[in-house]
Amino acid sequence: MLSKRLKSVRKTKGLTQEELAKRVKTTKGTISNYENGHSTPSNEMLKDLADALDTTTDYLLGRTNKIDGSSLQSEGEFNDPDLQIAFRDAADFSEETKQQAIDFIKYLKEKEKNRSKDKDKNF
Amino acid sequence: MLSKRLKSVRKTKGLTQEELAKRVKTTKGTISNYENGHSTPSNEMLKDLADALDTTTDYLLGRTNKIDGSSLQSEGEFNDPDLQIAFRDAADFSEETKQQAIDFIKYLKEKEKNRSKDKDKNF
DNA sequence: TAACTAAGAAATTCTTAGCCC
DNA sequence: GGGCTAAGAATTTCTTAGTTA
Repeated sequence: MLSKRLKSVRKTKGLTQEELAKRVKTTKGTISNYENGHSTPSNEMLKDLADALDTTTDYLLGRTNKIDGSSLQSEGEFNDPDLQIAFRDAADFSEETKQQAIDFIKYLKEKEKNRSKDKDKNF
Repeated sequence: MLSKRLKSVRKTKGLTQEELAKRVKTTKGTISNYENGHSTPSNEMLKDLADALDTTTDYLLGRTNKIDGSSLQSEGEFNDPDLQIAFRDAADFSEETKQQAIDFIKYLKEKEKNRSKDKDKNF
């Protein structure tokens, strides 16, 4: 899966194996090995490849069909802005107060757990 | 990077190393090795981990700060790992419980403010 | 119970070089 | 130029078992 995607993305970008190799600091032989399934890149190399080809590791690994990486890499998108603000504040707390916040969250977590346990007792 | 994220996501989901190990068909020792940086998962394992933990390989590898569609965080803004974990936990709370967390942090914030105001006083 | 680590076995990758088209 | 592959060296992972908290 990775081999096919790596090859197709590279070709889409109009790169040769050697050009890609230079970008990720390896040799064309290694890139060829990846593309023919004779070996697989390390995690670090996987990231480098995704960077060099402007895609995502999830795409290269076949976990998603989205090629473009820009959406995944966008940062700072939070579902719950209030929660985000609260925790940014908490990050500035003194250690003592921070611990109080953490403890309270733990307490809430336990409460949530028991709540869902009552809903479905499947084990 | 992967080690830290793997650990925090696993804890967020309330799993032990052994439980996670079973999900991805390996042993707890191997999971421990990942989390302590003694080894790194193969690409196949990386996918399995992302599946088991309901996140992305890009997140586990540190290419993005988005955990997934639902819960999220921004590493780097929070130096405190425990606070990070608490934040992720809170993101999964029900709306009602989430609000309690937010309110409590607001309360702590007020307390902190007064505390620094009263620095001179003894108590 | 949960997590960490040492050590050796086992498996994999990387490099080099040569080959083909 | 562009890409493919063999073989061995080099590196890494995985497993087991014992240890720690």
